Amino acid sequence: MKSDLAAVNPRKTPRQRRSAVLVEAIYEAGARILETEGLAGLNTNRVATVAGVSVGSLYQYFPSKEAIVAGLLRQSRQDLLDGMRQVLATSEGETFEVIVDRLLGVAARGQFDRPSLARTLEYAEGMLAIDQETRALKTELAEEIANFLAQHGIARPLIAAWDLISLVRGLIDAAGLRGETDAADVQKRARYAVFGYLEKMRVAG
Amino acid sequence: MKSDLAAVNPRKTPRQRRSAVLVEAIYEAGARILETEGLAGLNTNRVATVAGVSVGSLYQYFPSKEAIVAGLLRQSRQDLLDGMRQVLATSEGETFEVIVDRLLGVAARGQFDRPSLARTLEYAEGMLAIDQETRALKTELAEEIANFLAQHGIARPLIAAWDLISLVRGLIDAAGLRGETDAADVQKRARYAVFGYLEKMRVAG
DNA sequence: GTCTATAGGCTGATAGAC
DNA sequence: GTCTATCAGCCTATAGAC
Repeated sequence: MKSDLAAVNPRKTPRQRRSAVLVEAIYEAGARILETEGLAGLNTNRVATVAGVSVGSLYQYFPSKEAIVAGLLRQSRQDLLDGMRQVLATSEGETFEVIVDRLLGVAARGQFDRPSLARTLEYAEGMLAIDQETRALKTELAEEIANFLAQHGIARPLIAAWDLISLVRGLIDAAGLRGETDAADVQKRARYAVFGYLEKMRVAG
Repeated sequence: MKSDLAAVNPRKTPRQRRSAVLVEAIYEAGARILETEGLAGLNTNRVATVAGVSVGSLYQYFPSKEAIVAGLLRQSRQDLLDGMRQVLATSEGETFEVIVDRLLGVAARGQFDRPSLARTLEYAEGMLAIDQETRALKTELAEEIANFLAQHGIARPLIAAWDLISLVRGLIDAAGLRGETDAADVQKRARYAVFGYLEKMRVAG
């Protein structure tokens, strides 16, 4: 069962409005539980209760509890990827520094308001059977950034992309968990590390 | 039970050699399970089996499964703190750059050989009822580093210490999980980010 | 001190009523 | 489509034999 990858995806995409509301309620309930109690605290009964639906209804749209977590992870990754692509697509004529800063802003916004959720989802990937499609989003993101870095003369662009993603995530997430609220200040500090890294990576690998 | 803080510490510190071996076997079994299957895969029966002891014996030294995880977390934090303190205590006459690099080396060594374990332990802190003493080790580490940074003219030293710890952890951990094996190369890249951050923090906060 | 056996509780998932 | 009720399995922790 744990290796049955078909069982970790949402069962069906609801086209009825009522169903869409139900799925949305389940996702939000799942997110809140992950935020406050972590992966271990998430079980189908609790999700259903918090969402205000019954377990039976939940199982009509999610074949397993893993599917709820996988869906949340996919959403958050897709949002981040879309945001980054939009920045890169509308960066005609901007300087390298400005673009990097805008990318940083997208990453910071996605991570900083719900750091506990972001951290749990990230951790969940390693522990759950996540579908290939959701996993691929992570790679797509890195490649998108690597491509951008390569165009601006950064050595070993894919490695650099991975490094920057994980470094920024670590810094922002920790700040959020410590209770910092000034997103602009955190972003500024992340910028220090990012540009320091990039300057060195521009000359030598 | 979850809020019973007394239940997350090892039950007694064994002075008999046989007992010490048993406790050590349980810790190593727990570490291996956390590494391969994460927090959810760790249960007392499995730990006991892998350690080659019975559940009954396990419960003589650990009042709960959380106590095993908490013990592992404490060990890893204590090792890191000890390593850092030793570097700082033997850094007479060294340049700032050399000391930072040696600190980085200590952090890298502790994190890079078992990145999956390190990540799971870190995640576990937020989800488990960890005793105050173990939690305090994290603060002690940050303060130790902050004190060092302050002596060398870094602005907002405590914030900077937290940032550097989380940034380095994120970068090294991700590299390890991706399967990178060249620790020196990873450390070099971490150095780029760290010094870039510190240069900017030296002049303005 | 170490074991086996088991109790008691909780969870994932389903069946069947409405 | 949504619900309640329930079963079978797994887990923590303990009791009692040796």
